[in-house]
Amino acid sequence: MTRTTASTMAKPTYREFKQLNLAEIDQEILAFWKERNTFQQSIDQRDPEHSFVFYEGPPSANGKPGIHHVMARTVKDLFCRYNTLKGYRVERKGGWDTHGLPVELQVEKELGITKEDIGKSITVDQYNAACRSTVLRYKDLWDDITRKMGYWVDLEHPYITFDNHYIESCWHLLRTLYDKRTPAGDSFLYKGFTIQPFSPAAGTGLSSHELNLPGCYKEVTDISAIAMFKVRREDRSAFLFEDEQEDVRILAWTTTPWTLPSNVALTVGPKINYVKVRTVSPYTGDPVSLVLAQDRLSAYFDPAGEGQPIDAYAPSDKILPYALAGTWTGNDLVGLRYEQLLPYVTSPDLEERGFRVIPGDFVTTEDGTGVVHTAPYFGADDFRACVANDVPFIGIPDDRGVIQPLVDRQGRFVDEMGEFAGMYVKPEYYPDDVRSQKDFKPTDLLIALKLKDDNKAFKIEKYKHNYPHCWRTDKPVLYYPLDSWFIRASAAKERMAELNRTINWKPAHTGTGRFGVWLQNLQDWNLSRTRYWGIPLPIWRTEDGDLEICIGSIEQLQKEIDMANKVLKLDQHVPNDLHRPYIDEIILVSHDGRPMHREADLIDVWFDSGSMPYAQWHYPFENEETFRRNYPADFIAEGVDQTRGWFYTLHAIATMCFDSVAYKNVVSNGLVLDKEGNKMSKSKGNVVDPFETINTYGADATRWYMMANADPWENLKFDEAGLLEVRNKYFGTLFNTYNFFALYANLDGFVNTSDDQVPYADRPELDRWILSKLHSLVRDVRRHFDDYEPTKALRALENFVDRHLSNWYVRLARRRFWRGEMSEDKRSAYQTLYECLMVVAQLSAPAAPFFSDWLYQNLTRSATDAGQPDSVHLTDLYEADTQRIDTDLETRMEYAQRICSLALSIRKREKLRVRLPLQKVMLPVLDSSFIQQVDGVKDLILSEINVKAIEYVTDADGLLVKQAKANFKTLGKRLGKDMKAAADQIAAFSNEQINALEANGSLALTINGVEHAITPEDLVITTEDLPGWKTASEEGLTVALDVHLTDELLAEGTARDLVNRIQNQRKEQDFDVTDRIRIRIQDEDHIRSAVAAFGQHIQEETLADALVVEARVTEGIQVELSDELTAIIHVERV
RNA sequence: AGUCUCGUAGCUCAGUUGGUUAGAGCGCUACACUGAUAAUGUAGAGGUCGGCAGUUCAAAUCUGCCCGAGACUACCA
Repeated sequence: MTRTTASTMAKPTYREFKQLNLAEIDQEILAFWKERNTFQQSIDQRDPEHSFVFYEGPPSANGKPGIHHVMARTVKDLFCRYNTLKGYRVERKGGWDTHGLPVELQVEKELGITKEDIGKSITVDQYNAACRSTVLRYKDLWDDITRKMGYWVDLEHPYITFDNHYIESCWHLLRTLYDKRTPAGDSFLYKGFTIQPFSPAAGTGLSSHELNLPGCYKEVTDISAIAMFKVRREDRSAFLFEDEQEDVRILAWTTTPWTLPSNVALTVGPKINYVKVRTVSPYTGDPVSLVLAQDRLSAYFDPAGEGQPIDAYAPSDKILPYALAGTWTGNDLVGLRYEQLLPYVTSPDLEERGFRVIPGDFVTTEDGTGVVHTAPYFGADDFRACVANDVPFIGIPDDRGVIQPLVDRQGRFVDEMGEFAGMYVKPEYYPDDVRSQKDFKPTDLLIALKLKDDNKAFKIEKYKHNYPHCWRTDKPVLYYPLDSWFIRASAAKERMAELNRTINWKPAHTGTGRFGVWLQNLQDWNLSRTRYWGIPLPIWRTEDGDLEICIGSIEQLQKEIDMANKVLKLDQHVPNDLHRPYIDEIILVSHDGRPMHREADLIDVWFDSGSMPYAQWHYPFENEETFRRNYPADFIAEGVDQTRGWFYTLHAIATMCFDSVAYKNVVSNGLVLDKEGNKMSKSKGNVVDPFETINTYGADATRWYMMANADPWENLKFDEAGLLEVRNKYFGTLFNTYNFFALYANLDGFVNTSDDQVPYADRPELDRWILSKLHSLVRDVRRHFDDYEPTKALRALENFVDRHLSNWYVRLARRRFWRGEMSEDKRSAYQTLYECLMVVAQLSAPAAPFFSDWLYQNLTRSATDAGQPDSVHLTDLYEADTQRIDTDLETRMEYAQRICSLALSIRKREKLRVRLPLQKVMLPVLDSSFIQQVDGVKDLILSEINVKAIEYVTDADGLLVKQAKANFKTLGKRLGKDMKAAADQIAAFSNEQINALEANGSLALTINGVEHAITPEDLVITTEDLPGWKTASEEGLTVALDVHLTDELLAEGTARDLVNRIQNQRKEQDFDVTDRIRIRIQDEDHIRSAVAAFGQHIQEETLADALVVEARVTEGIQVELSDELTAIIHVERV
């Protein structure tokens, strides 16, 4: 045997490795990418007009990156790399989100200040400077994780939301909205007020985010009151009254009695049934008729009281006497007017249009009375209901005639509130020393007591419920009307829903469900934030608010400043920094010559990030062409928590400003939890450090695990054991397969080139099979990636590498690599395995960019066809060659695998080791194509299970015992109820009946007197075990082994055992794979017969120049050949 | 509180338009195999498919209610 060995070659073509070290591979490939500028190349080599557009949702760099960022960014990177391979130009501009509350909070914490200090102990200027310096604090850490995890994104030229250019683009969008009109002529950017959470103690409004901070909702005990609202007697209400004296009142419940003086309406559910009961007022005993929801009656009236005489009641009695006196729907009650409950403040307008019953969908009968006391300034639902029903607000008009609430911004009743004037509406707002006084009574209680005294209370009691508190002052929040600037998103909601239906959501239910429902109930977007560090609202107004201007560009600002300078005799310039406080100092002028000041608000940071498609390019002031090519996005991805965040703001701005979607495909990934399924949090100490994980297991194992373990939109229970499994199972197997290839390719001097490929048709069955599987894999993986189904794609790859490539192809083809000299068969094996490795490297590249590139480079670097790219990420994705997908062949091989598996299980059961050859295997045949199929893979089966021959057993042999089972799928539809009886009959079919059915193609079955025609398709036929044989079967396939042993078979078995033990010796003694040896074996009967018959074979297999059997081999080693047999062997190098 | 998602072996997950023995990997036990060896094969143990009811000849799969987990939205008076 002549063979070029590694030692005689100058340099092996393919690198070989001792063991897999993914972290080391990361380093090697990172250095390579850096040196060759591979990322940039992968973009530059593609045509700008053939682009796949990706938007990076900007992270905030004032916090450290966590493992969940690795998750989100793996999804992003994967599809960007995949589409790059497909030939698209995928530009990936990075970005930083720099504004917002978390930044302010962190600064305040570090400086030890609160909002109250701003403008006092610290200037806005200093405060904002502190914010600016902190927002990119962890940029280095972020850059580092980005690089280490292999996330390709352009961090050299990121967009930054605090940048003047970025702000200018946002201003342009705001101006666009300001100019845009609804059909009714309303602007899309307007000032209005809504009911918002407000903390009087802190003097500031709170965002919903602040309200969702942990611990904000606390269980508190408040005083609740059911008030009795006296119905006015007039034509409209006549139906409620039975006689002149009747006192009819509507019951309404509240947990905030302090809002009762502000009551202007009672809201009922239009479809809810209401009853009138004649009863008494519990506190006074006066007769009264009460209206409440029928469903709530039993909550307040004990049935024992029904029909009891009313005049017998005394105020201390437990049971109220009552009598039902009519039922109406809410609709019937709508329009009824009632007397104001606590008439401190009123107006002619209110008397005219207020104090009446209105309808509302939000009313339920779960608690209360089914009637909602409605105070528009102190409840969002109340406010909407009043606006919708044209009920005026109650309050005191200010200088400009705007009606102000009866509670001021400190949380106190206004002066007009009589004996309540100046009282805080919540006890917590009083100083502690006041509250701790003995006779202190909360305002709620005082109001309740007044109602009681006035005979306006039905019931007063304590009530426990959850109520939001200000996270800063720990005092209860008030819902309070606040001025705000709004984007009229509700006017575009139909169009948003329409465009949303064209977006491909992953998973789909996020788009149709969570996002779709959200769009249906869309409210206007509250843009205002009363803060310091953010994009200033570019609107200037005169003091009375009559005239205003919205600035849409620096150029326009310059012009307006010039004009103001001229008219107002000022010397102002466009500030170098568009943030507060500089922008606040700018005074513009109205066309009638009055000064205009900037509205003090900043805009919601979500507007910043939703503007990124435009602002990242400073559109429309620059880069118009770049913008056009990069809009809208083909693909974005973020966590599912962004559904109402970034996903929404992108969509809203695109719809309103451009009548377009902002993205066509969107993947929302789930949360990363710890392995128990708990949320990761610093306080629990279960946070996974992404740097540590990547250093230990490598970036690829981390990425692969996250994508393959479960769909990315499911929550991931992050478990390190899973990383280890991925490392061993996928990368380990692939590594072994490559190393195997490299070892023998180097020995044989094999180099893969495109010009001497063995023609496909000439390749052996096994090669054509794995190639068929490979091209099926290409097709499947492409389809899954195209569908944004990374998990399915990766699992297909895992299945291929593990089951097909490693455990079948390489195992069966192994001998072809190490036996003999280079031949066409051998070359075919090398080329086939090479192709598999190359394609797998490429298909894995989007998910595992490091290992894949390493594998690709090992396969190509020193032995490459000219012009081959130097990185897998610069290649063009393979197309599935459908010519090579041979489903017949795949079926054949599946037969082979299953037959082998069954045969091996018989060997195991019968304790017949695989090295012991057997005479034959028998296969019962049920259809003719079976023989043809199995014959195609006959040799593989025989060698794999070490059997000499296959014998097919057909009907004609008279050995087959068939068993029929009903095919429920075909029969069930036709037979319905008779199915069970039919199944029983079919199961009892004899061989003859089955054969008759097969011969005639039909059979009549009588069930319950009805005849049904049965065809062969209606049966599933299997064979029972062959009598007298050792058999195994599963799912219609039966295998029988001839276990009869001859001397020759035994000798051959022993010979094989000897080969194996000798090979083990070679290995233990560290012989080179090509070393020649000399063997001596101690004489025994079984040894002698084995060597006599198979000595030649043993020598060939073990590269032995000599094989001698001696009476005594003293220096030999004793080895066990089987349970009974041993041998003493000595092996030495020649 | 509402909306949505999820609940299948000890763990992580598959399970097609409903079809009769509910699968895989990991882990565990036993035995093999190995010139790829931190692998691999075979066999075994391990399931009231969250619970209850319904539709159907037939339900892990469809419907309703309930329980549990999570996310989002929430002052429902």
